[in-house]
Amino acid sequence: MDALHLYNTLSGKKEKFEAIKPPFVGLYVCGPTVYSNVHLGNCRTFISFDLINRYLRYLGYQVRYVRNITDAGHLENDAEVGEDKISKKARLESLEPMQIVQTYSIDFRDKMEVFNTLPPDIEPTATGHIVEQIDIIKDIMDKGLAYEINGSVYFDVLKYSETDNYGILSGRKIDELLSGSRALDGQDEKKNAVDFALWKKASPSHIMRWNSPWGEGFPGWHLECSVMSTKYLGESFDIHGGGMDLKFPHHECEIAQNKAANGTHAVKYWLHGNMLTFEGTKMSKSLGNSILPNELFSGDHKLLNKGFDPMVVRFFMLQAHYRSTLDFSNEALEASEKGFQRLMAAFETLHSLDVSDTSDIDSDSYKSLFEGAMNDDFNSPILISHMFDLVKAINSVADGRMTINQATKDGLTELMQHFVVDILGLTPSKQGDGAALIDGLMDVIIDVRNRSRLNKDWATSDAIRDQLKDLNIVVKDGKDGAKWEAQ
RNA sequence: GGUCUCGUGGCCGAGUGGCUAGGCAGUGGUCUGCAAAACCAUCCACAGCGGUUCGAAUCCGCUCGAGACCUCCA
Repeated sequence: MDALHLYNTLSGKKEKFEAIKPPFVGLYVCGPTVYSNVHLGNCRTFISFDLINRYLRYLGYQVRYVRNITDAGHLENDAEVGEDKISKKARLESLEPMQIVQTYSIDFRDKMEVFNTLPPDIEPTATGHIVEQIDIIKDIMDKGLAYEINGSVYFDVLKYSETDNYGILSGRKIDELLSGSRALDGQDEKKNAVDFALWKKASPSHIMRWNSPWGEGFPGWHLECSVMSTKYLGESFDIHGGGMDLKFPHHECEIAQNKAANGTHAVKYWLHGNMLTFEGTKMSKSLGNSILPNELFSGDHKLLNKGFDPMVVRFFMLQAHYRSTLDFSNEALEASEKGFQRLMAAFETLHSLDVSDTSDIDSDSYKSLFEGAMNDDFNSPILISHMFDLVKAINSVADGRMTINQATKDGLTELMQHFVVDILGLTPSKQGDGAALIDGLMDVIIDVRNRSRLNKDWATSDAIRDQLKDLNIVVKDGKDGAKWEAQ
């Protein structure tokens, strides 16, 4: 494709991308609820949108990337007996809620950096926008689309549906929602089961609470994204993304809130990333099949044979299309690891190729293949497959079976820099700080020393021991052989 | 139960109505003191049954199977 097309969940089709106000692009992505460590499935979504953000920038767009942090307002159970996710965790650990928020926000940002995702331009928090949320609630109430009961405010979905289409994004039908809802648990104060909370009254024991015109309480989950996206990107912006599991009800509610408050459907293109699965099932904390990034890096998890470099994990994820589910397994990771190393090795090889006057390779054709793949709804797997064709060509030149001229070499170097580093966000593995590598190196050193001792080559064995000592590594000879220890 | 998505070779994973992605593994080579690595070449597919078509993995129907959402979730 010669122009960027993307799959819009709203229309269910691939559409040509046309920015509302080029060269600017507003990109909003639903971020995490920071009540626990991000797991790998969470990371996948943000890596997917990192790819999208990076490619938009490569195309020359000036992107304003906004990704929120949900630090309040997330109802845990049924609304009636609901408790805020953050405050629940806080009470369990006797911590201040914002302490929880801080701990897991740091973890989140740290993992995003390790996976080499570009930070968002704005990272707003729900608690930082309570005032704006109250304002929009008042606005929606003024328009007659929300009602207050017992200090809580609910969005009137049926009323809204008289003039608008609740379900426009997810394809839900109000009737089906009403009949299918499990309306019995704790039969609540809402007029209809499909109504959702804009503001919840805080029970006496609830520790996260703010003053409002309706008494002390806390905002509903869907509201923050409506508020923060329009605040920072305007009442109409280009792209809104998030995980597939947020499509309903979260994004559906967002649309309704925006439409109710501003009269506009704020978002032009809705993009949804698919789930990371494990043995075919969605990875999620509640199912107990989630893996944390650190566990994957170190290999310290019962389901893992070994650890993997973050860049390998990123590459693994980019080998699948963002709208497809991706199944996680040791085997798949190991395959990606080998492929990643081969790709990066060829990238290195490219720099040192001898040039000729003639060239069997044409960099422009690769460029159009690469761009064509990405233009087709960010198809990174296809992009990578073309890259491996190029890998083959590079190796053939290195092998003397093909030739390349200086201009082509320069063109390919720039092309690979753009697509491997800038767009896919892949950097060479940093194996130097890996404990596994150190262990391996030490084994080699100890082995060499043992052999010199067997040969009674004491000069060598003592030199090794002394030099290690200088590095604060102590070698201890015992009956069962030598051991070492870092001081 | 309702809505929707998907079922591709040993594994992961793209895909267009006809021209057979890619990675890993396997196999055969090159290289190498040996081995490994690296590199080159190559085998294996489209859940099942019908239908549409000159032709379908790609369109339609059914069967079987898997998953997602309908409650918090990236």
